Amino acid sequence: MARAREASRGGSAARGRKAPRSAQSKAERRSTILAAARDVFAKRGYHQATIDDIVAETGVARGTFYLYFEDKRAVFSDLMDRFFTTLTMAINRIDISPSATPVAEQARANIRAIIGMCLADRAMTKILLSDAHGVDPAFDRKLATFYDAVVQLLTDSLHDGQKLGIVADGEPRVMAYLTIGALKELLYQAVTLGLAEESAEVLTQQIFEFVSQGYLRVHPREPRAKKAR
Amino acid sequence: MARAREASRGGSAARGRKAPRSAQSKAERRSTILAAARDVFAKRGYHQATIDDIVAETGVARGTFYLYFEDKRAVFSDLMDRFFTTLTMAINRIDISPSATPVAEQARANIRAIIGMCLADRAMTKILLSDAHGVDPAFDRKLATFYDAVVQLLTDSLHDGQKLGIVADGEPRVMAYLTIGALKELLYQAVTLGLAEESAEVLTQQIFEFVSQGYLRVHPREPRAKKAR
DNA sequence: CCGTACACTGACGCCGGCGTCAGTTGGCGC
DNA sequence: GCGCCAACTGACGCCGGCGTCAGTGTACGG
Repeated sequence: MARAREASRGGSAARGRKAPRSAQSKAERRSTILAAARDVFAKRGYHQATIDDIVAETGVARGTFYLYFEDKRAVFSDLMDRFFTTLTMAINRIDISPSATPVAEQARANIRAIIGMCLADRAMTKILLSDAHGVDPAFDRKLATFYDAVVQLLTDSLHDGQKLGIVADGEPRVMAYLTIGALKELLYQAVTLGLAEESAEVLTQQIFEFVSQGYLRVHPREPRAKKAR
Repeated sequence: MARAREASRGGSAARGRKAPRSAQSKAERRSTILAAARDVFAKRGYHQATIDDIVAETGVARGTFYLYFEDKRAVFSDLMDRFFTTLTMAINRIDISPSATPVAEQARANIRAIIGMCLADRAMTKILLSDAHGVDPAFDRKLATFYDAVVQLLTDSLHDGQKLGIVADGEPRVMAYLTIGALKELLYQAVTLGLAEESAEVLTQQIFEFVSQGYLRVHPREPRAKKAR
């Protein structure tokens, strides 16, 4: 008999991450696999990663993986969908009604929120910014849709801003591309170089200053020379 | 130009040189394959592309490919190396001696040159900006080295600019990331959306204005009264 | 204490894409 | 015209990674 007591749940699970029989509910096991997959993708990149890598990282057998996911593509897609949702929820459409918080404050809050989410989940951020493109044609479309939505939102806001006179003249869509591009690169470097989470505030400030004033201080162009430092 | 093949065979110098058997010299055939590979990579993406795709596009047999290249990785690397060189040559280090062309002029010329090169070879630009990352660990390193060099060059220039008082205070490296990121995104969109080559001038102007003044025109510089960092 | 069901396992067979190499072609020197 | 050899060809065998499925063992109801 001497059957291991149910205490094995937490205690003797010390033996690796070997899956205790009913220790994990189906949902929990699924999450475990997702987390392992995330780490593998972040470490090796989508194309270099194999199912074997993922199951090894999870600590289950190959067959188990297929009880929870269709294939590598599917885990990846699931991970990215969650991250898209997280990011989307972090962004609030700018409210331009006079009674609302100052527009600049709202814009800054959005930047801050995005940076915060990305620094909080570096693995996903790295995957999004360096591996998500070129996974396969279907996923590429999904990715493009996500970016388009973000760009469109920003473009609309910039357009509104122009009407209010707080955004310079110019093609709003181009400004949106420039902004998103700058943000992506900064985030990628921040995550890759392993910046501390506390840097979020500083980074936000840097980006905000950049879109506010740029950095080149050579013939001030005149009209807005008011603050040329 | 058919007779212009030399050195293809190292040994038998005694033998009279022969003209290429077909219409193409070895060098020309190599170029043909490179061009075909470039188109395939641009259309399908590196990972989706197969050797069979490339030889089909070239119009030669599978074996022929291996007379000119080691493997897919090698063609890709060759293509990218050439493009790196092209881009590198388009950039001139900023000369800050008083007698030189105005710094702003030089900066603008660099931006203009990069945009020009990229619009002139959209296929390579698309590959660089969307497929180059995650090809394999070795190539990733090469790519990182290239970007680091560009970022370093820009960082140095910004640092010089700060000393001259024509670049705002702040971390130059961060400014460099923001700038490169903005440029990359703009180029990617320009190439993907198929902007005409004539747009180069306009795009240059947009980027230049962006780094000069940003676009947000809301309280000029008063640091927000609230909790600063 | 037994029987069943269900989560889990991992060896196995399959397949797409790779790199090779024995064979073919055709230009060129003689 | 003849022979030679570099250039080219494409069928073939190999392999890494995939998805499956017959088998294992444990929890739990009877």
